[in-house]
Order: sequence, then C-alpha cells, then structure tokens
Amino acid sequence: MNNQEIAKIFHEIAVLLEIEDVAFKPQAYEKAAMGLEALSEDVEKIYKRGGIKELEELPGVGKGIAEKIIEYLKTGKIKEYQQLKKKTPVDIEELTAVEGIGPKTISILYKVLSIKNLKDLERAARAGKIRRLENFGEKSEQNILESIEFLKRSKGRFLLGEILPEVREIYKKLKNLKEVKKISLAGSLRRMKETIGDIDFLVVSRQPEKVMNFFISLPGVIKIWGKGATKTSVRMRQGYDMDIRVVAGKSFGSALQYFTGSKEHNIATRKLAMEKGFKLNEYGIKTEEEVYKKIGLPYIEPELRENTGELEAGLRGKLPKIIGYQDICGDLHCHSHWGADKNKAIKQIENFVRLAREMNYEYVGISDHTKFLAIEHGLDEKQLLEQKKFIDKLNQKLKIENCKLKILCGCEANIMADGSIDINDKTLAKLDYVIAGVHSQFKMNREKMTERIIRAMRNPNVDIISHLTGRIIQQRDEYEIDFDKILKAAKETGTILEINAYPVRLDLKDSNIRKAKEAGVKMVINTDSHQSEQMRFMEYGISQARRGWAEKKDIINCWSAEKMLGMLK
DNA sequence: GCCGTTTTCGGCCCGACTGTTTTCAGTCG
Repeated sequence: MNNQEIAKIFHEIAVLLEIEDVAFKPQAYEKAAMGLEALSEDVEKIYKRGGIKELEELPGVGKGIAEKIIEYLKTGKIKEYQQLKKKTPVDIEELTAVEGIGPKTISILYKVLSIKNLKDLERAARAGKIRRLENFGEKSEQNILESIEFLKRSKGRFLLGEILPEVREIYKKLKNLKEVKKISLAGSLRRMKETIGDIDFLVVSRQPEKVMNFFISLPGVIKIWGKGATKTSVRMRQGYDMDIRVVAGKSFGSALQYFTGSKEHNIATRKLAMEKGFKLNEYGIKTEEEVYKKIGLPYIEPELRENTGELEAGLRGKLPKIIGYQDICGDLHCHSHWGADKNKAIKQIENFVRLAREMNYEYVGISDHTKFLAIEHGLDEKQLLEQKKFIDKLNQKLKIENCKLKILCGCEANIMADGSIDINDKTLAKLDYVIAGVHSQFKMNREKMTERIIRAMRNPNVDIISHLTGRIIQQRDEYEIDFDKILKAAKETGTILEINAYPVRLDLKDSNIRKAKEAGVKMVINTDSHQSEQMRFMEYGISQARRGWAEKKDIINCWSAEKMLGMLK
C-alpha cells in the first residue's frame, strides 16, 4: 500500500529536517506520517476520488504535504526527500533504531566519521573512534555497542501472549512487597497491544529505594541503568526491558494516565487540556477518572487510547461500551485432533469441557480440521458424523450430571482455491455450526482471493470465517483481500467473522474489527485451541476486540447459546 | 508545515534522565 511507503518517507524527512535544524517542520511531517499509517484506505484511492482537496482533509495533511503525496503517487518519488537525502545519505531507519541515537547524533556521526549505517557504526565503536568525538565519551560508545547487541538479539517487539504471563508473575512479586502500597502495569502492555516493546510498572511507595533494590535483584535481570529515586530500568535475559516508576499516592492517577499512553493519545489530551486553560503533566491527580473529568471527558479504557477518535467520541458522549473480560459465554474453536487418535481426542474433549466449566462458559464448540488438511489429520464426512454422535452422548451425560455446559459440534473446514468447501453440504448441515477458513494457496491475487472467500460465505452452511486475513504476526503478511467487499458480503449472507485469539494471529486486527462493527457485521472471538490450556488465550481475543471498539452486541459468543445458535445460518 | 469556538498569524506536549560537561543539548516515552 502507498500509505506505509509514503509514511516511511515522511518519517525520514522529519529526521533529515531535524538534522538541518529546521524548526517545527519535523513534527509536522511526523504527524502526517502517523496519520497515514493509521489510515485504512489507500491515499491513491482518496486522491482519485476527491483530489487534493480530500487529501488536505486528512489529519496533519495540508497543502504542502498533500502536494508531496501526489508527487509520490505520480512519479514514485519525492524531490525534496531526495535532495535532503543527498546531503545526508545515511540509513535513517537502521540508525534511529539504536537506542540513544537521534537526528543530531546521526548528523555528527556522518559528518565526522562518515557513518552511514549500522555496520559503519559498529565498526567505529569497536575501533574506539566514537569516544574521541566532541561531547561523546567512553560511556556513550559502550552504550552504542550494547544497543546494537540488543537490536541483533531481540528483533524489537514481543508478542502480548508470550510476555503477559511472565510479567504477571513479576507483578505479583512486586505487589506482595510490603513497601508497595499500590501498583499497576502501564504502557503498551496495559493497552494490550498485540506486540509489546517494553514493560512499565507504576508503583506508589514511601520507600522507593527498597522497591528499586528489589526490582533490580529480580531473577533474570542482566543489566541495570537509570537507577534513581523515581525511575529504574532493567534488561531481562529473555531480551526485553522493564521500567519501574515510583510516584506519590496523590499523583497516581495522573502518572498512570501519562505512562499508559499512547504517546499520540497523550499529546491529544494535553492539547485538550490547554484549550481548557491548564497544563496536564504526570503530577497531582489521584485517579485516572479525575484526570479525564478535568478535561471534560468520561473515563477512557486503556485499549482505546490510541488517538483514533476516542477523544472526539468522549467529548460527544459517544464512546462505545466495549466488551468486558468477563463477558464471554463460550469458545467455538477448539481442536480435539479426532482424526489423529480418537482415544486421545476423547480425553482432549473432556479437558476442554473441564476448562470451559472452570471458565464459567455456557458452551464450548469442538471444530476439528477437515479432510483437505491431511497434515492435521483432517476429518472426512464419516468421521465428522461419528464425532457428532459422540458429542451428543457426552451432552446427555452432562445433562444427567446436572451440568449446564453444552458441547457444540462443528468443524473448521477448508475454503478451496475456487471457494468451495471440502466437506459436502449434507454433512455440514448436520453439524451445530460450521467454521470455514483458508489454509492453502495464500498467494492468490486480491480479486481471486476476495472472490474465493465470498463464494465460501455464500454457502448456506458456512456460519463463520476463521482468521480472515491469514497473517502470522512477525512471520507472514496478510493475504491480499478487498476487505470492504468481504464486509458487504458478510452482511448480506449473515456470515460471522472470527476474531482469532491465538497470540501469533490476532486476526482480525483492531482496525478491521472496527470496520466490521461499523458495517454491522457480527463477530465471534475464538481461541483456535489445539490443547485445552490454550482456551485461556481468550483474553487476547477480547483485548483485540476492545481495541477494535467492539461491544457485546457485536460479538455473538457474548450471547447465550440459544440466542447465538439462533442467529447462525 | 499544520492548524483554528480568541481562525489567516503565531503558536506548536512536557518532563526525566544521560553523558557530557560545568550549564545543557539530545533522546526518550
């Protein structure tokens, strides 16, 4: 998409202008870049429809930047960018990724030592050349080397589902300290972003020194820096960094609001505060509710704080009542592996049932792969009916035991290249519900893939489309689809879109969830569990739904079994 | 370069920390 490419250029222009010491323009380009990144529609489409006028309506885009967007669309380049780049021909993306290196440092490194990229930088640092620069020293050189090491090792961000369980253990330890009066997670982890950069803890304590000492002696800490009275940072062996901040109880609310972010949300809230005639900082307010109230806003859930319209919605009293973490009545996507080993599968189903009861679910749905996926021992028609029979019996047994849980029998069938389903309609019709998903031939062109999925939706037995875009976070891109067209077809056919809670999938992503909700398309949050403990991934699906502004009415497994089944095809 | 319920000029989020200096610029969140 053009948006991401242009956004990247604008980010770089911002850095290059800062190198040139130009005032205020860098922020303008930065803002425009962020606006473009958040945009779900291709700017080319917008330009073709509404010309420069509609481009100028985009956030952060005025006449000058609109003209640059058009220049890029027409010629594939932006002249001013190329001129700036000629003056400072360095790999900005690589160098700014190094912690502690910004525009001014890049400029000096290039002018004095001709450093253009990460390789040059590492070589110069190893040769002891950095420390001889003015305003640099041994410490700065050491920090650069360590940052490069960290970059090489961690490759950036961690999956929410991989990091949250570990962090919760640490959180518990901190909370149990008698010196800790109050504690909260902050940052992107509190906002439940799908990937997390680093971990932030916010603590109220009268003895910060003791808390800091405990923090730096946690098992797994391999590096400590910035140890002060209010803040300390550590690096963990697993490769991520953690910050802890201690504040006074009377400032907990303002600090929590501030350190939860996002940065964009904070900038916007501070601007709002200024319009009301006062300054917002991280001190002096006890609760977050009061912080928002002061600016004339209702409380905004952390998952909504991305400056994607939540402030405007709050001002107009139009914030959604997003779904809660306790609102789920069941999970419809659990694999028993019936085709691989029936006896094991029976045990597996019993485990799903046990966990579903523990999680207070009203229903749990077994949906094994079907025959096209031989590698997953997918079930054929006969096996599906056999499994259905078994589940019917198990339901009767549960009923006799006076257990309210209902087991549903579905499947996750394959959408073939032509959009047909690999199981016959007669069999599909006998199941409680049918999920269908794309599991092969991901590299189709956009039109074909869109047609393929829409044809599957038109099958009167297909109730749910699983992991619609097929992405695997940090591993595989989404396949190309026309999402708007698919939404229209989903609405027409009454097909439900899945929000897959599996940590590497989280598919639909937040912006797509929001679009689906706006289009009136219903969704279901499923874990895609391949073992019973994975049913606990539900939390990540819920957070994703919350980040997509979804409400209970949008998510069919927030509903009773009766209502939910009643709305399927 | 963008923006506007003090709107076409004059502002632009704000504070902590670092490493280098000896008073502060740069970076970060």
